[in-house]
Amino acid sequence: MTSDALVDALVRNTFQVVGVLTRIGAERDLSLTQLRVLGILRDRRPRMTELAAFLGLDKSTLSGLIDRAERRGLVARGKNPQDRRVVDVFLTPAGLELAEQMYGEVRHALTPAINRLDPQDRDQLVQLLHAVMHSPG
Amino acid sequence: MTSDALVDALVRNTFQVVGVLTRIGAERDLSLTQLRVLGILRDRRPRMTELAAFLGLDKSTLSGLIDRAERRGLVARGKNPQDRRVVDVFLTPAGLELAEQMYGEVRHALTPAINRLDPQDRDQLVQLLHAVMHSPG
DNA sequence: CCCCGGTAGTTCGTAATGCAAAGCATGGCG
DNA sequence: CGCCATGCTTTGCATTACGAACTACCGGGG
Repeated sequence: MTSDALVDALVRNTFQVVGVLTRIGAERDLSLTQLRVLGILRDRRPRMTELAAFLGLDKSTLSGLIDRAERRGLVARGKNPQDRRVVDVFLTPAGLELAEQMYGEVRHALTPAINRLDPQDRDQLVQLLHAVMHSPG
Repeated sequence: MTSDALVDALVRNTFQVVGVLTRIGAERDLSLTQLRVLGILRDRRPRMTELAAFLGLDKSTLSGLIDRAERRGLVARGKNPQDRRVVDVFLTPAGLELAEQMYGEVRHALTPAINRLDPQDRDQLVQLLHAVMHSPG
């Protein structure tokens, strides 16, 4: 069955990339989740609940996560004047710099793999991944 | 830059699939790592150290992981007659059944995504993923 | 205006994950 | 036999994650 081979390939690819991300995070003492938080916050300023939903985590998990990142000066909590219950989260300058830096490393780590494809195959792969991914179920 | 788009797509794809796997594992009280262990052991009988290396985890982490899986009757430890220091790990029948069952669910969960591609695009995607993945660095 | 249910986050208790360092048993070499 | 290397386990610690209980705030109805 073709779709079995595709499922296998997707799962293998997933753990491969997870390995790269985990390693790069670990070099900065960041878990996969923390790294993902930084990645998400690069271009967003969500409230706690939104971020939790995005990550698929419980609100209570996020409190601790943001606590630790805040203690390290990577993110900050902001009060929302419209509704004083909500807490907005955003990157500090240090957090933004770290995020960009790690993104560069991810890019660097994946470059040898990517270079195995010629440019038109890269475009093709981007297209196929977009087709497969968007709104999964 | 095309490769930026590809890096983004690979990372997004990764977290998407991780989400699916995590959810399916959680329904059976299995972490992503435990699920991965079951997946790996479907067609292998490695020693502890091999499995740890495969997962990118410390040996000591694996002891606990296998302890818990063994307590639940999913895996077993076997003695290696050639070298009595070595511990081989393998699935019990229950573990194998669970692994196959979850693989089916993963397949099922990814089917709507996969069906968004026509068969020739699926083959193409499998080929591209294989090209990108194999021996990454 | 005040009460009241609902929403946003935090706190607390617990289990699992992961690492590093130390320990135990076995293997293999001189 | 002595000794070091290897394979795994144990122990101590921080992080991750969940659920339940708690606090603070919002908005509507009486």
